[in-house]
Amino acid sequence: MYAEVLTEYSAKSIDKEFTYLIPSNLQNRLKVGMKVIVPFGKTTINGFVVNIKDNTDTQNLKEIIDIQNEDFILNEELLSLGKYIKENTLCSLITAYQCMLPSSMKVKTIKSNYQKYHEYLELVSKENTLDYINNYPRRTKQLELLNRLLKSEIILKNEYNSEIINKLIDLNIIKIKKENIYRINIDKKEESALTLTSDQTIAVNEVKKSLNNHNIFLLHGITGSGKTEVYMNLIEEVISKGKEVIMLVPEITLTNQIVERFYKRFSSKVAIFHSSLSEGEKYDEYHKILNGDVKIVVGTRSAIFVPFTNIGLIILDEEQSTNYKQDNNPRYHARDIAIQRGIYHNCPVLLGSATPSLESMARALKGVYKLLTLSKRIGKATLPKISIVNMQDEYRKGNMIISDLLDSKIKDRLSKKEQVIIYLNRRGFNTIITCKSCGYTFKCPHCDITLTYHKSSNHLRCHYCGYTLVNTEVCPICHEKALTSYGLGTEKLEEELKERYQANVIRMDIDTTSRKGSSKSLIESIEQGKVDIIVGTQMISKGFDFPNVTLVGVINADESLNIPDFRSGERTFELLSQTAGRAGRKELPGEVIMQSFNPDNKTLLYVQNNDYKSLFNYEMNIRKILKYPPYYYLTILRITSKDYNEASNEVSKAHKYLNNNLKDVIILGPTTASMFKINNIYRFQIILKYKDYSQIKKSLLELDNIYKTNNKVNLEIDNNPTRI
DNA sequence: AGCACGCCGACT
DNA sequence: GTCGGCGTGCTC
Repeated sequence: MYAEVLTEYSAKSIDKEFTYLIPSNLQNRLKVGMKVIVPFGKTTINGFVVNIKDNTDTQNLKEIIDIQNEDFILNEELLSLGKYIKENTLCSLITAYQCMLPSSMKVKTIKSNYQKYHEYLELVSKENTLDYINNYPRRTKQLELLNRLLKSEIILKNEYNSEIINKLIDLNIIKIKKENIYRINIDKKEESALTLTSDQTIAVNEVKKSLNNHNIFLLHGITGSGKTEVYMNLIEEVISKGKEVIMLVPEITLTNQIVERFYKRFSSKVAIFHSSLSEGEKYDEYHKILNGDVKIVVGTRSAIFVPFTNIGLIILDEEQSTNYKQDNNPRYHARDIAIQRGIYHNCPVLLGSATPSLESMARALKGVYKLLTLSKRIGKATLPKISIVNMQDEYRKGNMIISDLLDSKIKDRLSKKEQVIIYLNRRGFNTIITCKSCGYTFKCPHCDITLTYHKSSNHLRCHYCGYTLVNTEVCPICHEKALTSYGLGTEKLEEELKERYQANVIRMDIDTTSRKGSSKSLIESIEQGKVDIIVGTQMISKGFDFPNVTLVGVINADESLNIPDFRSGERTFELLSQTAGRAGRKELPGEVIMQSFNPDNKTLLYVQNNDYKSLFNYEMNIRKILKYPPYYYLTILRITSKDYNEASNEVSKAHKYLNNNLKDVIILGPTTASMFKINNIYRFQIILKYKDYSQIKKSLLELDNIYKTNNKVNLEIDNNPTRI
């Protein structure tokens, strides 16, 4: 018997199976999907068994050394899912498998023990203990311990010092019992189901009708319309039938409120997965699933791979979020994986959003997905009134940051003790620092980008590679003391608001929320009413649910429209609608002020009127004319190198190759990528537009093969990119 | 990915 | 004369 093994090395050049002899002692135990230890070259490494067969052509085979971990195998579903990922993202197979697993579960040679346990003390036998107590009545500390054990008290090893314990162990009076524990334990708190609105009931019933079929539903529900309650209602139904649910959220740190609701409703049946868990916590949550201790997983993108074996429903909340697409290898989209798993388990996939992606809405309108709509806010809540302020007029009045209208509204809310959110999608204090004397502008030496001034740390920082420079007052070129700075960031906005209103202002951006638990404590202070004004970047635009927020101000509402990407209109609509949706979520009515230099822009007007439909039609028309998704598929090929000339030459060669080999494909480029240089790496790209992936796949694979062995340049292939 | 083999420059 | 630079090729 022979086993084909995929090694832990993810290098493209060894992306193939190696055949090994199965030694007789493993013949019966070894199964496909197991982790094994094999000799490889001069060393010993780990790998996955991907196939077992009776004969082979390969000569001079080595034997498998051992099974690495018998209690975990990659099951048949995940094995085939890996192949799907390889086919559709053009990554190596091992990369596909490794991305499904938390780091502690991946195949790799370095391993440490992640299992956490309690160590309890236990008597070896009651009789011996009683004898011992009679024989040594003066060993008081020991007697106290033993008497407690005789009374069946539970005693942890670390309650007593090790000298006493070791002595009793040596005498064979007590022993230590290990019990596995989970790091995250949820106290059971009960919260019962809410009464559904008629819209919600219709949506719930539609999905319930097809719980035993694979259908894809698009739940289009405006902000505050109660999508989460629909999810929870369905989840209750599914788990009552003994099946399992995966629910994905775009980023869990900011969707903490959702997780809390899930814990309250489903308590210990829920496991969570996201990047800010420690490796040990991830290990435990994964084992809760393997051990069958949970029925529901709430998590970010990679949670789509959890090893449930009887899935009854998969939910993607905020399905349009670009966080669902991984932006390094393998570049998979969680929505595609969800659909694959939905087909395998013959269960529905529910995509929810206030602002669905054009792709999903187009499919829903074609009948490929089933469309469900929630058009009203829950209870007495109504959609906020949105006003657009022309900042060109305000500039003439001397209002550089806050317009008169926003100013008066902020003052009004502060006097009523209501809360205000001010949204600005730019971190830092100033975004451009230049020298008035010689015209020098501070740029990152490694990237093609200007440095941002961060006042709190007094640094200039590159937001791409993290390069930092201590702030200076003197121009590094002409040595004049003539530096000025422009460009408004959240840090400056925070300072301005504090000075202007003497209010409690907090700022939420990567800089203030990256420490573990920091966003949680900021959110708590908002909930407790300790905060008047919240300043933040796009991280505050989603999932925030604070009943006392009645005003949202948007600074530079048109900023993201200027990004040269065909999706910038769609993105801007999503971002602004979501942000506006933070206002007036309960009884208190909400209001939104959007400040813009382009107040007549169509996208802003659609946001103002909450008119997704018009936005959809307007954007679809553009996409059709310009041959963009969802009318055409896109693939972006990026050639990168530390050497400008190498990258430039190779991208021309690649272009020539594609030109000669592809038919019915629109080839754009080669051009420099939108960020031409990042971290000293030069980036060129070619864009393909096409109708049928199967026709271009072969050429892409061949091209990929050519560059496998080229270590001067790197080729990235990104199918269905989220940005170009 | 790691490791060995292999062929050309500056050194005890 | 050798030590060592990293280019190339192989690993069941």
